[in-house]
Amino acid sequence: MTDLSSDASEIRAAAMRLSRRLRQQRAVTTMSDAQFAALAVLNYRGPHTLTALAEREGVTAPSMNRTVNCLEEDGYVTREPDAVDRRKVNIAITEGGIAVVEETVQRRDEWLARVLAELPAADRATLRAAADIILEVIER
Amino acid sequence: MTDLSSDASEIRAAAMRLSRRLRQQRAVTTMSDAQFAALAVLNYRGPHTLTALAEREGVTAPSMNRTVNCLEEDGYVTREPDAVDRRKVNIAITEGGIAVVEETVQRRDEWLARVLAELPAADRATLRAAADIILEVIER
DNA sequence: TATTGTTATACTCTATAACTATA
DNA sequence: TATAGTTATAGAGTATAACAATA
Repeated sequence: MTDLSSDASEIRAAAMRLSRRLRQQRAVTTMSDAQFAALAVLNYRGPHTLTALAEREGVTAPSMNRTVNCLEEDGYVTREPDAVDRRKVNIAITEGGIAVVEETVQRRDEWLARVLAELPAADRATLRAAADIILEVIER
Repeated sequence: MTDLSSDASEIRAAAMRLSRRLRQQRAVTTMSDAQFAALAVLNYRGPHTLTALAEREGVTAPSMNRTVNCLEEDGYVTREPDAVDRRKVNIAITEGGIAVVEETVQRRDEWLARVLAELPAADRATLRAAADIILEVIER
């Protein structure tokens, strides 16, 4: 039996250390976290306008514009003017971008899967259950 | 019953999203993640030389040097020449730096505690158990 | 007028290469 | 010669302010 703040402290430390280790596993090591994060959004959530992408990532539009410029130069995304509202630009992931996301996710999951394989089944079940709870609580 | 790679994928997503939300909670909002991370190391692990600090954070010495410069300018750390090996410089956290770390940690824990308070006790127990498992597996 | 995207400018984080001081 | 720290330089992420095009 523990109190809320003790739980929070330990859960915070665990989440931040694990995610740090996971972030170190990246497919294209020349790609930054910001670029990969934006690419992943386009991969899993489909095309976005610049403003929508910036809002989802919690950065300003000029900042996201630069990130998208880099991704476009490297051939990972395309810009298409919106047919209806010509102020808008639809940013979409390319085949090359999809490949990078899939390879990176696979690499991260392979590392974690190796760690999980060393654990008792009951511990794996606990981690999986915890992940389900977190994903339900953190909407976004 | 799920397979290892499915577990890994879900656990990865949960850890990265939660830590992302936690990182947004910072006492001094003008302080970057890199600065806070270095400050936290000095707080929890004591003084470090520049090279040791750079290695622990996984960045180059020149990169850490800049980060330390910023922290020093803001009064959060001090540089002291090593008494024995005069090539070395011992970097230590100040009272002001300790206050920032403690306030940030407290802020992050308060945010998470509010989230936890909304959950059934069984879910909280699951999260706590998962955190224990992760902290045991990730030595760092 | 308001919105969308972009450019201009400035500061931080990152790296590699090169330099200084010390061991 | 090797190591610790630093400076020089350059590329990328971040922001705010200002601008053009469109609604």
